[in-house]
Formats: sequence, C-alpha cells, structure tokens
Amino acid sequence: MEGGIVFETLLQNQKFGFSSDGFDSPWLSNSFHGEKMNTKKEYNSDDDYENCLRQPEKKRRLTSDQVQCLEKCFKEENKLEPERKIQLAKELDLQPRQVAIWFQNRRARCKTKQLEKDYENLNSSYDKLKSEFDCLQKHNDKLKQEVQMLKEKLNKRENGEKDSIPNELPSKELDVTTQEKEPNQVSIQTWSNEPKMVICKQEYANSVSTKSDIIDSYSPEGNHSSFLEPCDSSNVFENQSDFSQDEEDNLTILRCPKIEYESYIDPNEGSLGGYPIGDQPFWLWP
DNA sequence: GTTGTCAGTGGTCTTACATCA
DNA sequence: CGTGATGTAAGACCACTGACA
Repeated sequence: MEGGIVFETLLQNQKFGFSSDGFDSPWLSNSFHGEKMNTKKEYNSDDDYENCLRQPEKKRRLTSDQVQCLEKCFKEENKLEPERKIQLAKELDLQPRQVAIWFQNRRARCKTKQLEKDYENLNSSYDKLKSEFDCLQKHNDKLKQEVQMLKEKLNKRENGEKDSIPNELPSKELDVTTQEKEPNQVSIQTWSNEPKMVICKQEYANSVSTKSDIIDSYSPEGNHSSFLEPCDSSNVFENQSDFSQDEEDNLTILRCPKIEYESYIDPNEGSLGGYPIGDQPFWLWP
C-alpha cells in the first residue's frame, strides 16, 4: 500500500464527510449519505425525493444501471484498486464505501456459487466412481465364484488320481517328462511319482489361494476374462527362480496340463502383454 | 414465508510510519 | 548517523449476520 493512495483515500473520505478510517456511523456514511448521493431521477417527484431524505431508515437498492456497471467492472477484475473504486464511485454517484461493499458482497456471492458448482461436480464424480466400483465388485464376485468352482474341480480330480495311482502305471504325461530327464532324474521321477504330484499340487493350490493367476485367465465356459486379460500364469514362476527351465516345464505338465498349457506364456520373455513381471495388476483383487 | 441484496460488525492481515535501543 | 526491532494506525478483506424490498 502506498502512502499516496492512503492520502488520496483520506481526501475522498473527508470530501464525503467520512471519518478518517472510512467507517463512520452507518447513517452518516452509508444509508443517509448514500441516498443523498443517488440522483433525483429515481424518484417520481420532488416530494418523494424530499420524503426519502427524511427517512434515513430505508435501505435503497442500487439502480439497474449502477448494478450493470458494477457487474461489468467485476467481470474485468473482482477486486478493486483504491483509485478505481473512487473513480467508479464518482461515475455511479455512490460512496466509495458502497462500491467497496458491493464488491465484497459480489465476491461472496461468486464464492457461494462456485462452491455450489464444485459440490455438484464432486457429487457427479462420486456417482460415476461408485457405479464403476459396483461394476468391479460384481465382476470380482463372479471371478471368485469361478475360482471356487475350479478349486473344487481340481480337488475332485486330485482325489480321483490319488486313488488310482498306486496300482496304475505312470500317466502318459509323466512318461513324457521322464523320458526327457537325465537317468538319475528319471529314477527320482519314477520313484517319487506320487509325492511329486502331491508337492506340485500343493504348490498349485498355494498359487491359487494367493494370487490365483492361473485361474484368472481361465474360464470353464471358455470365456477368458477380458477384464483380467493381462493376467496369466506367468506369476506362478515368480517364486521359482531356483528351478531350471526343464524343471519348470516338467512341473508345468504335472501341475495342470490342460489349463496351464492354455494360459502359459514363456516367463523368460520378461514382460507379459505389456505388463512387466512382478508389475501385474494384482490390484484387481481385493 | 422465502429469497436476494445491501450494509454493519468483528477479526485478521498487510503496509507505512514512528520510536527506540 | 545508520540500522534492525517493535508498536501503532489505517486500509482492505472476509465471514457472519441483520434489515429490507
């Protein structure tokens, strides 16, 4: 604030009969003098005008012309420089204080409207997000059901195989894997056929219960989830870095031949469908 | 009775100026 | 005498509120 401006304001206040701080008694500085400053043309007759002067109580509205001009200035700048305020007051036959107060109230109204607008925007954003969330929730429930169903299928299948394995020859799949192994591994595979199956299945069960990535991309109806498209079984290998590629291949066969082959993508590629390994959309699960 | 507008009041912040160590 | 710290007055602004058309 510059001293010159202060001085100018003081001069104006003195000119209009203000006290030095510009906050004189209401009737002196505002209502009463304000009416005096209004032009005579607003009154129907001289008598009305005189009556009005004798009735300082009445609060007078600004004329439409005055409001229009003030609005125009407000659009240009919603805060008044002291010089502009005085100039405007002169132009409109108002007290500088009236102009200041009008701007104050106008800013308050503007703020209120802006708040209302913001509230509406937030409300609509909330509604939109909520509907999206509900949608995701339903999808999530559906996928959970699928997981449950597949778990049950798997259990049934495991039980069936367990019952039959002791008196049966190794499965075709196992034959294939053993043929590809080194001699000592073959003996181990053959010897540990059942235990290995159990281990692998447990592992598979763990992967289902934790991340369920294999199941994610599989639907019993053949409908692979488009929503979880980027997910695949590659995460099964996340904690298997100790395995050699051969072991991984064999375990894959033993684990869940059909399902696994359908959704298997070489983990050595490093990224899957644009998602780097370890950076896949697990957030989709609650 | 409700609503919009004008204006008063009290509090806070900034700036300019005066005073003092 | 110059300088930084401090106090004070004035103006502007805002939130809240009452009065009035």
